[in-house]
Amino acid sequence: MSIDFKSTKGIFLQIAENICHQILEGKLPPGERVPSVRDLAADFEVNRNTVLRTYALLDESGVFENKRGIGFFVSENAVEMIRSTEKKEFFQNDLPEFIQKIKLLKLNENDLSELITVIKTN
Amino acid sequence: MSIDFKSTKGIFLQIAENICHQILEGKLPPGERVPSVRDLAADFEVNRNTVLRTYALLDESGVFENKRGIGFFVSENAVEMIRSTEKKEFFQNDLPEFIQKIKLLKLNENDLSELITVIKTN
Amino acid sequence: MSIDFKSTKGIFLQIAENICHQILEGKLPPGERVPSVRDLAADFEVNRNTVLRTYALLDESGVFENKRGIGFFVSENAVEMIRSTEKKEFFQNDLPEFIQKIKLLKLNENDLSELITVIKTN
Amino acid sequence: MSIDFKSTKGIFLQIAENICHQILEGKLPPGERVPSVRDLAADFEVNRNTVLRTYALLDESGVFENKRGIGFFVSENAVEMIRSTEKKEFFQNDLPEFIQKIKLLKLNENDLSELITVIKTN
DNA sequence: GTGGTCTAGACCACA
DNA sequence: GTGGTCTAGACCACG
Repeated sequence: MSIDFKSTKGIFLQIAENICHQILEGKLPPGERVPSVRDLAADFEVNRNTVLRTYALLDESGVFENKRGIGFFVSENAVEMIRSTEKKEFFQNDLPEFIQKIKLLKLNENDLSELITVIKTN
Repeated sequence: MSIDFKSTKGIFLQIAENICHQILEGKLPPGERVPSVRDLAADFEVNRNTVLRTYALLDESGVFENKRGIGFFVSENAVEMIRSTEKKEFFQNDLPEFIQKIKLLKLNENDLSELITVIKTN
Repeated sequence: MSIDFKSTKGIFLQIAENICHQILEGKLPPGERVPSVRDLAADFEVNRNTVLRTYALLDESGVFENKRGIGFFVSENAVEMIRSTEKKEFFQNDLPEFIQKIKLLKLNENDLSELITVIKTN
Repeated sequence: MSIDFKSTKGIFLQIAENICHQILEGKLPPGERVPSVRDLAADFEVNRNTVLRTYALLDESGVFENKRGIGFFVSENAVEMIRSTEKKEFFQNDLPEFIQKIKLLKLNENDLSELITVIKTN
């Protein structure tokens, strides 16, 4: 997974999502040390400060833990932290927006039932 | 519907949506002259340049028509244009994104059925 | 009130404290616009990014509100936000540390009662 | 007492405090040889350089004595040194800071009396 | 080696 | 004009 430098979404956020996905997929197990800021910056061909910002974000959101002078580690309950955060965002932001769009579109019965089928089968 | 100055969504876009919804609801019928930039800016407590940008956007996308020296008017086929545009965007962009989010969240049965109930009842 | 560039405490934190004190003293009333990032940076003879970091911090802690393209404003409940935050920090961090120090010092009765007198009269 | 790797306080300082407390409690009596850097580092699961830095600090401040080629020993007057140093620091730095914080917080009567109760009962 | 802060300067979208 | 992001490079304390 690589970075889209043209996206409107900040690079540091893309990296954060990237890392969170890796944690959810088990590629970065809880307790494991993550690459140093400098190394990951080199990997992504990105500035050190950008990665640092990502790490600081994940640190204060409880996904990472920071051991002084050693580095960042995936916190033990990282998976739950990510899941709960994403779930909250989904039900508070994404779902309401989605529903409002549906309302404004005034979809007919057919469209609506088709839509639900699509959601169910995915 | 008012404007959220804290949102990440541009204010000129929020105003555009607002106007489109008014057109769809018949408050701004096709052919009608649109409020002046100055008035609308005062209504929304917003900079005139911001409204100007909204009008330029709607003009460019065919929702408005600019009669030189007179002002902006709602184009005759504005309703269809908005509807078709929104529908296309919805099924091409919003829905796929929404479904991917659901996938990534790995919602359980309960969450999913609740989600569908919410969609149906709205 | 000026900045101590030699302090171990980050400059952006010193600026944050400075602003919070101004709010508590009523010099920056709720609803008022704060100086632009650029202006305050010039005032403190500090880099723009440093002030930006301060403002972002105060924004996400609810002391500031950010109106797009216009600037930062003191939020309506800024005073309570600051007070509650400081109080929480005091009782959770400072007070326990202080008590532990007293314990380890094994102060005698005289010292302790004198200490309390000092606290009371201040 | 264990080490908080997330604290902003340097680990070598935390270890120094730990050792001083052991001396005050008599677990490390004056004249006794101090554990080897290697052993202590293993105990605390910490880098040897970190312990080395702690020992250097305690040596410099007179709590330890370094017998060349043998190792570090708790100095004969270590207890008094620690006590006097800590007492001086407490009344010159910690207490004034603590009082200033209370002033800035503008605690009400309830909070203040609760605070004093907590101090007394500890 | 690690993270943390700061600077100077560029570029962007938005009002 | 506003804030927001990113870069490059410096300096620091800590392990």
